[in-house]
Amino acid sequence: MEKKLIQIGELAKISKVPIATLRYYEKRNLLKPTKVKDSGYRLYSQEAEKTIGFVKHAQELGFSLEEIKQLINLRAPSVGRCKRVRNRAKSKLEDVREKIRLLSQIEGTLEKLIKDCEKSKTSSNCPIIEGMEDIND
Amino acid sequence: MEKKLIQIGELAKISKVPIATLRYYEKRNLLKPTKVKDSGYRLYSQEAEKTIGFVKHAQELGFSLEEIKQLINLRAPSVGRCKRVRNRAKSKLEDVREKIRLLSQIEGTLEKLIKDCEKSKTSSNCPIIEGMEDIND
DNA sequence: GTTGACTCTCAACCTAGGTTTAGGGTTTAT
DNA sequence: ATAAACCCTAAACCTAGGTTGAGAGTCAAC
Repeated sequence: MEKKLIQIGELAKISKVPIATLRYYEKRNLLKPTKVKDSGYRLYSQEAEKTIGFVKHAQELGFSLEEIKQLINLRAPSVGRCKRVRNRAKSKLEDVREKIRLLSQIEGTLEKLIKDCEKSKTSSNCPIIEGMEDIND
Repeated sequence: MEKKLIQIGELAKISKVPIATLRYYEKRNLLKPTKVKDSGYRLYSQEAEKTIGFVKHAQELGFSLEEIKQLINLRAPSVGRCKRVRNRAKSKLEDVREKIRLLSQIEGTLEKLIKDCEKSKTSSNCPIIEGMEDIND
């Protein structure tokens, strides 16, 4: 049971996120320090780095901090009572799959674009959007 | 050859985006009207709706307007000269694949979470982030 | 017991991506 | 030729997601 707690500055360094941002995440209820000293100093477990990594990645995938908070809170909700959690998880799963679907469409279009450019170097017809027509609901 | 041009208001209605946003996209070089009357009135082809749909979807996928502009401009660059375009497309393709990889990871975690909740309804161990540990580079 | 590197709160500020407002032309139908 | 419904520009304003700064406390080392 390694339980070494670290200060905010070290967490900031290892997770490559400014200290102010960590405090901001706390205000937004995304990341709570494991412990707070009487002095007010925040102490975090190493785990915190994973949460931060998750937040950063999820942002790149177009989730808002609010959505990310909900994703995080799917874990450790009111113990037991999984039903509500399951429904929220299912709904999020839909969102995620839709994103994957859209990205796959873009992936396909980019692949085609690259191949077309490769064979006919003079091609001025690289229809990136046209290839994405069927993206829309 | 249907070439019916439409006014900004109609485009706004069919694409479900406020007029002001369309003008804003124009300023950001994401969407140019097909034609501009002497009065200053913008006229768009029906195609414009697809571009807007693409922009909106790409935003949900975490692309900035700047990145989206680049994606759009992969089409119709300096005619011929595909080499630079191809390289940019390849780079974007990497980005897209990385996003898909991350989303698939989240998808898997959510699936597992749902399954676990389904079998043991008392389970208080729904590790959404733990399951995403290996997401990080 | 003071110096230096840390930490705290609170408030002001910043950028992206819009939205709203003010003041004024244009088009169509009557 | 005038009303109703469009459209224009320019500029101020707004929200999310931070970032920066001021002023002050804390902690380890000397």
